[in-house]
Amino acid sequence: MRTEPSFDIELFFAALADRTRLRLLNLMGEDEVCVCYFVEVIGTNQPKISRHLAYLKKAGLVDVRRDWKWSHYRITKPVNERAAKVFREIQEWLKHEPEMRADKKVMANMCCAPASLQPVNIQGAPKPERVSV
Amino acid sequence: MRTEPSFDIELFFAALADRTRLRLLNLMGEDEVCVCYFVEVIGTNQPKISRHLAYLKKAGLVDVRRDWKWSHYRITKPVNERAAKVFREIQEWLKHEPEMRADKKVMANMCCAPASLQPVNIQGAPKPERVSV
DNA sequence: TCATCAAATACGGTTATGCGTATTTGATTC
DNA sequence: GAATCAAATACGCATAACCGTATTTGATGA
Repeated sequence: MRTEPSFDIELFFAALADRTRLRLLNLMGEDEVCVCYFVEVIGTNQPKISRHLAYLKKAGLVDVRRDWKWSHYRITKPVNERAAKVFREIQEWLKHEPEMRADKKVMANMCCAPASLQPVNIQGAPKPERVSV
Repeated sequence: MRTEPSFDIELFFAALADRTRLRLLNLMGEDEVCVCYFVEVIGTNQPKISRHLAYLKKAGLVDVRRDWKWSHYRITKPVNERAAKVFREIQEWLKHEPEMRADKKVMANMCCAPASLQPVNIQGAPKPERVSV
């Protein structure tokens, strides 16, 4: 027999009910992104980003990989099959929102800029692999 | 040119981040449902239901029609096209959750029972048109 | 061992959410 | 006009969310 793994629906939607977290999810897209990029693109302090990422993690939407000084976050498929389908649709939706597109563009520009023009905090930091806008 | 009507994404997800509200949405399904049924099926006090319905209304997910003593709520398609698509998927998702199915069954039984066996507060109240489980 | 650095957590304060109880609204009927 | 009845709102309280600032963590290299 097939049993759905347990999944907190309320927590899932609560995780999506915040603009900063939506922006973080959108910035990740299919990629792994370093925390320091989030801080620069969202344009806020580092603890705020860290807290929101922790929230997303608690809700089972992202995973983290630590590598030397840096933490890299990426989206994970929700364990619940129907939640996963809904989540994919939400990602598509976000991609088309103006603010989200603008964020992607800012991150792409930041990545591709020469180090001398990059914010101090991302100089030397590992870049996201794909930076498509 | 085509412009998307304004839509509060955060409010949309916040409205979904509560079990009572999810249960209300599921009970409505495609139908119009009287408030007094919600009170009985959810099994709580009337003001609580009323407040949650008001929240859903504020988020643009339901509309209300007043008829004599009774208020009837029904789901409305979100004005944002992508939100509407996501929302349809969510409705499908809910239909398959055990608690949601149980609620539907309780409501169906309540509707079809002889008046003498119905809770006092729904005796004489207008029934939902379709009570499919 | 000590300094460094990105990321995480602690702290304190403000605002929002959810709840039960009590009251008000508003349309109807006697 | 007073009573009725479903639904909505007001009130007071407890808890959770979010924020900025300050501090701690934990791995690294001097």
